[in-house]
Amino acid sequence: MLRIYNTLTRQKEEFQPLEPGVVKMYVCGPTVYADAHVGHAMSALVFDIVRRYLIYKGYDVRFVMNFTDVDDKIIQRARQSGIDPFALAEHYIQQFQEQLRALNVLPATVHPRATQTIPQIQQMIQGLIEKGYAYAPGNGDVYYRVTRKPDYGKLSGRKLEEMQAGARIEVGEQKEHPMDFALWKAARPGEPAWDSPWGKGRPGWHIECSAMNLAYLGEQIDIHGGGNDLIFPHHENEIAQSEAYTGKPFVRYWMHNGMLQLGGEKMSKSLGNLVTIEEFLKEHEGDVMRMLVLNSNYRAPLSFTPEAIEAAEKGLERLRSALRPAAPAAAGVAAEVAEALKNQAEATRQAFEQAMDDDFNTAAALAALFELVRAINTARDQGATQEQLQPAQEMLLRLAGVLGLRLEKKKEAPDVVPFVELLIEVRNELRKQKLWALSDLIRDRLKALGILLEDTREGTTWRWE
RNA sequence: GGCGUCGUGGCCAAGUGGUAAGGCAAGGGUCUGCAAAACCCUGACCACGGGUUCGAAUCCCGUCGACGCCUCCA
Repeated sequence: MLRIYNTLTRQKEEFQPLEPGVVKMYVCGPTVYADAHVGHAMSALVFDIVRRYLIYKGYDVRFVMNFTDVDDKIIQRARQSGIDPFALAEHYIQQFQEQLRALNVLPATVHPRATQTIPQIQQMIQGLIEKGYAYAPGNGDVYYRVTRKPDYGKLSGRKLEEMQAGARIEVGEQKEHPMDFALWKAARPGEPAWDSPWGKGRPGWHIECSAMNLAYLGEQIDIHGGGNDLIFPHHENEIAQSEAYTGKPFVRYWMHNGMLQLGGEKMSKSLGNLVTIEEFLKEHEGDVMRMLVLNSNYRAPLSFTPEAIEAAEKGLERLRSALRPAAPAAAGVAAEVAEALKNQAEATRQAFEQAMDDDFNTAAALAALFELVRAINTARDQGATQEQLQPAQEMLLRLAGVLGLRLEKKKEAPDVVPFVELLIEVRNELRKQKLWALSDLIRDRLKALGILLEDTREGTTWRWE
């Protein structure tokens, strides 16, 4: 039984989708006006892992992740660099999607964009006005009326009376209440704009997510995810809009990931303490970032430090060590030993599921995998044959795959394999004759080419670095 | 100021009433021509102070500290 921590109720709840066997899931994507940073990667990875586990559990997962491709910052940025705002957004969307692929994040079922959802957004705004939840004061803006719904603030645990101190009204706004927020923004000259019943303008940030949910998943969804910095006001406002419009509970399980911490602070565009995904991937493979995420609780802050990255990299290599083949001359182990390894693989599967069922406890799931790694390596050391190792290795590969780890490195230059094996054969002849200098030369030169030789009692093995 | 999360070995980090998973690093050992890898062994009484309990890292109160949100933000 899967249990998920629900931000709305602040407790773990049994997961029960609206429709048996189907999960409707929406995750807030980035506003595309700059290079995405590793914090965005963390969020994408967290919900990719959630999604993969739900698939593993047998659910048909409809996964929607939006791109906010029109807003103040995009317009501002485009103006500064003299680029068309749509071209700017398109550039960063392409870049982000490429990076998600590098991180082995499954592509969303749909990647909607605000600019492609304008009719639905307008329809929703119109509906909210008709129901009295929104108003157009006549300056071209349309605002949501927060005082109309008594449960406004239920997600973030706030009350309107307590929030007013921080609220602000900008010049030109005509709000009834300081906390009212824009559903539609009147266009200023030169800005991207769409015709609407309220004049030329563009959608506010919050309404696009409500409209996309409605358009692509329906009135009610199972899981809504995002960073915990979106709880207020973004998700609070989404709930207000959607529930006011449909009259139904919007989301069953609200999931929020913790913030990635750099130097003790949240990594964010506004603070400027950034490591972009591009920079990270230049130094490390995508699975390293994933290991970093897996090793900690998704709801807690993630320490992004050189030491943690190093540990993630080594841990990944350790997982891979279990997939190395049996020694060339392995004699095999007793049937009971092989059987015990098989049982261990099964026990690992159970421990893995138990951990993941408990609100996606990936750190505990990883621990289970490491136990299996040790068992496999021990069996290999004892002389297990490839056939004897196989079942446990397959289990490891399968469960790691559920976490989105790719363990198996791509086969580099398969053409060279016979030549490497030839060199090993020759080198072993040299070793028999105790010609150590020549043997070591071959090993060193191969290492320089990225090929590691390891001499064991049962023969010499090799692998790519 | 308000709301919320958190403080576990050198680092990352599970556990949330019955005497502390896992990874990284470190030290020792096995194997080995050497190297590498793998394997084995070694380490914390859980921020601090009270309280509840037969028993608490785990529940309650307080103190200190960190972080997030309250304005755009994954």
